[in-house]
Amino acid sequence: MQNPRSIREKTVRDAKAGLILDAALQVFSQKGFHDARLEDIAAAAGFSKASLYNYYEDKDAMFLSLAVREYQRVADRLEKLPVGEGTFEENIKATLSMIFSVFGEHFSFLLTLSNFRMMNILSLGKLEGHHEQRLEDLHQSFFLVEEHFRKLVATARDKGETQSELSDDVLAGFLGSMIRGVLFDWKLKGTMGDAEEETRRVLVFLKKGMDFAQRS
Amino acid sequence: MQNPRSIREKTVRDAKAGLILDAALQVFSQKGFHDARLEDIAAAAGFSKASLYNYYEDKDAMFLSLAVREYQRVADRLEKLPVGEGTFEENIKATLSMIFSVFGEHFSFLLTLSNFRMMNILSLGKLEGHHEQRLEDLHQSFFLVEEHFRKLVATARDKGETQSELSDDVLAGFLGSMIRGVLFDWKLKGTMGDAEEETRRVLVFLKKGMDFAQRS
Amino acid sequence: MQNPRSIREKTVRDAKAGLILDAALQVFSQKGFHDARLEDIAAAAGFSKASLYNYYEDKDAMFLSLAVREYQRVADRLEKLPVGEGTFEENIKATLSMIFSVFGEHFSFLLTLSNFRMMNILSLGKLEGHHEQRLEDLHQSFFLVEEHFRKLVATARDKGETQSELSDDVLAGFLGSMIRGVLFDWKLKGTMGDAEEETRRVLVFLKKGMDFAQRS
Amino acid sequence: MQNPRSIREKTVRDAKAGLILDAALQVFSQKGFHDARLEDIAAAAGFSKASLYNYYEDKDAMFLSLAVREYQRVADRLEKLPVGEGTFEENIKATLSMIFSVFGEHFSFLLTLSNFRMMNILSLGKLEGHHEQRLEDLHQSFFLVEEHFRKLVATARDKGETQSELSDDVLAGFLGSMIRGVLFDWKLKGTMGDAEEETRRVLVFLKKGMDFAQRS
DNA sequence: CATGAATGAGGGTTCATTCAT
DNA sequence: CATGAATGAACCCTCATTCAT
Repeated sequence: MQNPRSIREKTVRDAKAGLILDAALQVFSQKGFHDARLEDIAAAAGFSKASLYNYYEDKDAMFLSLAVREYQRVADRLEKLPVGEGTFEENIKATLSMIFSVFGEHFSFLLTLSNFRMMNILSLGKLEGHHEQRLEDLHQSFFLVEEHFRKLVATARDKGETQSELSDDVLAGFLGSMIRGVLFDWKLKGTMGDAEEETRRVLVFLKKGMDFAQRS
Repeated sequence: MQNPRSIREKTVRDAKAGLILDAALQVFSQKGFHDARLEDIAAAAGFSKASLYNYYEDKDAMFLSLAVREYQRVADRLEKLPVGEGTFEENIKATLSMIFSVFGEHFSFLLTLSNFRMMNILSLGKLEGHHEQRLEDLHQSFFLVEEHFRKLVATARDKGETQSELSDDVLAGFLGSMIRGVLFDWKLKGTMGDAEEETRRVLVFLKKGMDFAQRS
Repeated sequence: MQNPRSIREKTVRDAKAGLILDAALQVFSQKGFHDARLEDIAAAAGFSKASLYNYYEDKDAMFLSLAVREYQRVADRLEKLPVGEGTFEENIKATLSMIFSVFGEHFSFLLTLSNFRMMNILSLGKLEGHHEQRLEDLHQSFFLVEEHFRKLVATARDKGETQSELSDDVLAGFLGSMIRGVLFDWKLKGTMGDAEEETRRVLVFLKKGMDFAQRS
Repeated sequence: MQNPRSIREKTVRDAKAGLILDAALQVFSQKGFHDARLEDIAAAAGFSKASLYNYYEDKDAMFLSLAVREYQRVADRLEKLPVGEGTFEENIKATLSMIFSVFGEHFSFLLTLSNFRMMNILSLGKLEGHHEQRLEDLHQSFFLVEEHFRKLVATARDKGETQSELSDDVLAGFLGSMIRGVLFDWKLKGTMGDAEEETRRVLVFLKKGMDFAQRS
C-alpha cells in the first residue's frame, strides 16, 4: 500500500467513490431513500448501475457511507470552532452561520433521511453484522455534534452569560431544534433562504430564550 | 340518505374506513410511505388487502385521507381554543399541551411523512385530477394550524405582552419549530416523553425568546 | 310449474335474465370478453354485480347464453325465409338484407367474440362439463346458418342459375365471407353503414362471382 | 454506432427483441391480448418476465411493435410485387398466393387482434403520447396494404380487364374481404388449409365477380 | 331475490442485485 | 474495472366470485 502505484490507485478509487456519494446526496435529498433509484444515482455519477457495486456493497452501504461523510463534515467543522474564547453570542453565531451557510443543503439531507430511515437503521439493527463499522462512525459523529451544542451552553453558563433555569441538556436540545426548524422550513419551501438573515433572527430569539446577559 | 337504513349503512362504512385509517396511521408512521405495504395495513385493520379498495381508490388516496384526517383533528382542536381571553402564556400553554399530549403521536406521523412525501404530493402535482378535493382539504388544514400560531403571537403583541423586534410571522415560525423540534426528538427517541414537562420547558424558553412581559 | 303463480314468476325471471343479456350484448360488443367487467354489465342492466349470479352461474355462462340467443335469432329468421320460391337473386337479396339490416349489430357481436374467445370455448373444452347444453345449442345454430347458405347455393344450381365450377360448399363459404367482410368493415369503421346500399353492392359482385345467369 | 463493437451489440439486441416478438406472436395469436400473460411470452422467448422490460416498455408496446412488424412484412412484400406488368389475373394470383402462403399465420394474428384490441388502440387514443411513433408506423402499413389492393383494381380497369360497375374502392374492399374471409375460416378451423387451392378458388370467384375479360 | 362487502388469485411493473463479457 | 443484460422478489391493483344480511 506504500508504493506509489498502490497509492495512486487508491486515490483514484476514493475519488470515484466520492463522486458516487456526491450523486447519492443529490438523489437521496430529492427523493428520499426508497424513491431514490440506483439508476438515478449511477446516472448522476456518470457510472452504470452495476458499477456502483464495485464501490459499495449495497444500497444501504451507500446511504450509510453518505450519512457518515456528511455528518462528519459537520462535526469536523464544529470541532474547529473555538468555544472557550470570545463572547458566546459570537460562538453561537459562528455555529449557526456555519451550519446554515455551509452545510445547509447537506444537513438538510440528513434531516430528511433520519426521519424515515435512520431510525430503522440505527435501531432495528437490520444492518448490524453488515455495517457495524459505519454505524459506529455515525454514532460518533452524532455525539460530536450534540456535544458541541452542549459545550456552547455550558461555557455560556460558566461565564455567567445565561442564568436560565433550564438544564444545559434542555437548552442544547432547543438549540438543535431551532436549527433543525430552520432547515426543515427550507426543505418544505424547497429553497435555502438567506443564511445570514436566518442566523440573525434565530440569534435574537435564542439570546432571549436562553436568558443571555443583556449586553448586546 | 335520510332513511335509517342508509344512515346505519353509511355509519358502518365510515367506521370501517376509519379503522383502515387507524391501521394506516400505525404502518405509515413506522415505515414511511414507500415501505408501508398495503398488506400490512390490511392486516392491522383486520381486512384483506383487496378490501381496502372498497374504501380508498389507491394507496395515495389512503395516505392523503389519513393526512387530512389527522391534520384536521389538530386544526379542529386548535380552533376551539380561546385566543382572545386569558393570558397569552395560558393560551400558548394550552396549545402546546394539547398538541403534545393529545396529538403527539398523530402529529408525529404528519411530521414524518411530510418530510419525504408530502412535498412531492403537494408540489409535484402528480396527484392532481385524482385527489383534488383531498388536496384542497389538506391545504385548508395546513393553513388553519399556521393561522392559529400567527393569531397567538399577534394577540400577544396587541396586548403588549411581547415587544420582540421579530415579526409575527417569524415568531409564529419559531413557535412551530419548537413544537416540531419536540415531536421530532420524540420520534428519534422512539418514545413520547412527558408532555407536561415538555410543555413547561418550551414555555420557559418561549416566554423569554418572545420577550414576554416579566410577570410570570 | 303449471300454476299461475309459478308461471308469473318464471316470466318475470326470464324477463330479467333477458335484460341482463341485453346489457351483456352492449358491453361485450364494445369491449370484448375480457375487457367486459361484470360491473359494467350489471350497471347497464340495472342490477348489482352480485345479482347477476342469480341468473347465470358465471361469466362464461352469460357469454355463452348470449351467443346462443343471438345466433338463434339469426337462424330463426333465416329459416323463415322461403328458399324454394322466387329468383335466387331475390333469395340472396332477402338473406343479405335481413342479416345486414336486422342483425347487423348483433351479428357483429358474434363476429367479434368468436374471434378470440369462441374458439377457445368451442375447442379447448375448458367449459365442457359446465355448459354442455349451451354448447350443443350454439353448435346447432351455427349449423343452421351455414346450412341456409348452402341451401341457397344448391337451389340456385338446381334451377340452373349458376354454373360455377366451384362446389356448393365453397360458394356458400364465399357468401359467408362476403357477409362477414361487410360486418367486419363496419366494426372496424365503428359504424353500421347503409344496409341497402351494401346489399346492392354485394349482390352485384356475388351474382357475377357465382356465375348467375345473366338475366338481371 | 459506427464502430464494430456497437454494431455487434445492436445486432444482438435486435435479435433478442425479435425473439421476443416471435414468442409474442405465438402467445397473442393463441390467447388474444388480455389472456396472453407476459410470463408465457417470456417463457416462449427463453427470458424471464422482467427481462422483457429491457426491450419493450410495457405490454402495449410489445403488442404494437409486433403488429407493426407483421403488417410491415406484409406491406413490404406487397410493394415488391410488380403491378404494371403481366395479366392482372397474374397479379392478383401473386398477391393472394403471397398472403395466403407466406403470411397466412401472421396475418391471421393481425386479423385476430384487430378485432378486439386494435380498434381500441387505434381510436381510443389511450396510448397516444406513449406510442406515437409506433402508431404512425402502423397506420402507414395499413395504408400501404389497402393501397396495393386499390392499385390492383385500378390497373385492371385501366387495361380494360374489368368493366365492373362497382367503384375501385368497393372492389378493393371486396378483395380484402375475400382474403380476410379465408384467413378467418382458417382461424376458426384452427388449421391453415391449402394455400394454392384456396388461391385458385378465390381467383375463380374474383375474376367473375370483377367482370374480368373472359380470356382465362 | 337483491346487494354491499370481502377476498383469493393473478397480472403488470419496478428495482436491487448478480453475472458474463 | 465497467457495463449491458438477466432475474427474483415484491408490490400495487383488478376482478370474478362468494357470503351475510
